[in-house]
Amino acid sequence: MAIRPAEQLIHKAAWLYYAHGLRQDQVASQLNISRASVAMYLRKARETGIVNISTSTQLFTDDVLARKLEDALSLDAVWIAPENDHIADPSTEIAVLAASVFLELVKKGDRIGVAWGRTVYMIADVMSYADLQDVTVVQLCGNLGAPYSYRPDQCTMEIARRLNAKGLNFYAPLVLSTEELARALRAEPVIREQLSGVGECDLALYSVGAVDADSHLVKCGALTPSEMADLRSQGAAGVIAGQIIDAEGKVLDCSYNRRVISAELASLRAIARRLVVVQEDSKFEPLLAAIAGGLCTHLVVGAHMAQRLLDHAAATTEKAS
Amino acid sequence: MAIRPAEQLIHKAAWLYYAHGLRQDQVASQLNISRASVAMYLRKARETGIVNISTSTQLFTDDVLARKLEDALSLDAVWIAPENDHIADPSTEIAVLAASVFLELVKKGDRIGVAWGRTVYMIADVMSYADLQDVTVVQLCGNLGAPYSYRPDQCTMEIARRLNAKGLNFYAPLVLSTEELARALRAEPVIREQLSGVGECDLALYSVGAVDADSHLVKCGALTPSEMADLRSQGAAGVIAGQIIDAEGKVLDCSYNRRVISAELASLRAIARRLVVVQEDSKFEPLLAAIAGGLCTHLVVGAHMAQRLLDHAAATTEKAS
DNA sequence: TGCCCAGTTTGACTTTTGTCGAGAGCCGTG
DNA sequence: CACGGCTCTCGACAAAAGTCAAACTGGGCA
Repeated sequence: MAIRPAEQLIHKAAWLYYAHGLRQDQVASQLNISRASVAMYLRKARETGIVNISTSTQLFTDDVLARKLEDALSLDAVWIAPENDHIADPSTEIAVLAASVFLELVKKGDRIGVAWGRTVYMIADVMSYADLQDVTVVQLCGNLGAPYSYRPDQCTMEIARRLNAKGLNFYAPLVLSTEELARALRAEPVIREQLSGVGECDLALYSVGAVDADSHLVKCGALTPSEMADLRSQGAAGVIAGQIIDAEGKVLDCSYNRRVISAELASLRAIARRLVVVQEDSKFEPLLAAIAGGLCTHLVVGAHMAQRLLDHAAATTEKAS
Repeated sequence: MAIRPAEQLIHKAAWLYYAHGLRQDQVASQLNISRASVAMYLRKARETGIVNISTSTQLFTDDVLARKLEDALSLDAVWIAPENDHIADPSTEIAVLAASVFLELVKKGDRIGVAWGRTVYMIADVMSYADLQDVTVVQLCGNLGAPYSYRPDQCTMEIARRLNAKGLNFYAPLVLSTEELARALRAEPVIREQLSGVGECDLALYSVGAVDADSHLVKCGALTPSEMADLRSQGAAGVIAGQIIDAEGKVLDCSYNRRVISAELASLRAIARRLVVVQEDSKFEPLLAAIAGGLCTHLVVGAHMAQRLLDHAAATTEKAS
């Protein structure tokens, strides 16, 4: 298969069409191929990230509400997806926005940490292709053997594929049965290296999980519903990168957390840009916990959630004064 | 004039069309306007940089020749515009390529130094619009009062306009009649501040001028043809940001240079990324001088010039060994 | 108030682009 | 060497996007 010349042709066609502004038939005659082929090449060029079409996400930060939230929660940037209008599906809208924001935040040479969850996978799924060079996508937490399509390694790989980047997977279970085994595994050079490399990331992408029976941790069998309920009564407020955090965003002191293989929260906080995306309104408390714990610098949420966050912040400062 | 809502609409239309992949008629019915308006909004969105369409310039660096040149001249990156094919106009091709490369090198928050010349203006002219935030474009050298459209301030302003960036102009003449006056003007706070700010740039864009009667310096009246010939016999090899350099890329010790108001070469060398673009084959010696003087880290040239550079480099190392 | 201007918006028309099935070239294989 | 299976390519048609003159809007001004 002549893959090289094809790639070359795609590139040339894309260059003539997009950079020089020629019409498809002009490109076709330049390259001595049919116009139909040109159309096909251009589609491939878009699909492989040889050409990049991106729209500014300014609109969603320009919102007054977004500005207020940035101030109130001292975040670096907030994007708010509208929900009021006759938008077909607000959670898709959030994912599409998050994907654009993510691509805007990525720079060449970056090292990107990616966690796991339905939200992250949805973002990967709608993310457009790009041709970043020297980008590495690293997996932030161990795997779950569940048959879900949004396993940690899949999220990492899919995003790496879209960006044409190197994916650094990490094949350890997310949760082990004993604390001892987890300790031993964490001490393994392969694992330790990966985990300590997390702090060197330039950008992180994750969502936050709820502490209830619907949580992935329960669905994937890492915890039983009753264990989850127990954790909740012990102060669990949310899940970040597979770890349970309390309302202050600190790792909850519990057996489960000690059995988890994942990036430490301190490492996450060492990452300059931490993009948190939340789709479900029900994740209000978990998100508050993540923000309290300084695990979020950039936030993408729906309008409704944004309003709740702002109301909460206002109420808190009022009480304090 | 309702400029805000219009901008908002353009943004929304662009978002629905490019990010969500809706068709124009679907966008039109979502926004309750006619499809024709949508088409118009989308054009505006492209023109103002709300949407960005960029094609990877990989193809032009992937060339073996480009790699060899990078090694031979120890440059960070080289792009070579093909000239062999039935390309309409090689110099336009170089300008289009340079504009793409330039946009690829710019990052948010950058401070960009721009010099002046026909080449730089041509690049500005074909550059697509972008919506970079926090970018500042600064003028690297004083002005010439000539009626050319590619005056230093025009080059700066045009590029700033295209990027939606802040343009920092600098209203001093490029050349003064006495050395004394030049010294005095350079000591002026406004000027001194600007000149010392050059070293803080992250990216510079310039071409290199030839030392002959066709030079802009002659055409704009800064030097007479005979003065130019004199300088040439004194060792002048090229012109960078309005200053005459010798074959080693050092400022030539001459009255003219002492009368010029421009960024010092040392400041230029302090800029991390220095993009030099050369269109004319006749500028071989000036370009060699600029490279020798370390004034170039990123280079865009035509295929013919690239070959000459490589041949020259090979001959030089051969002689040396 | 009424008029005019500059900038929008629209419907109708033209041009450009996307797509699909048919056909052509190109292997490895039986 | 003929045979599927494969991808790539093309022509023709359908769909989508671009364009333009005419109608419309709303604000400034006599």
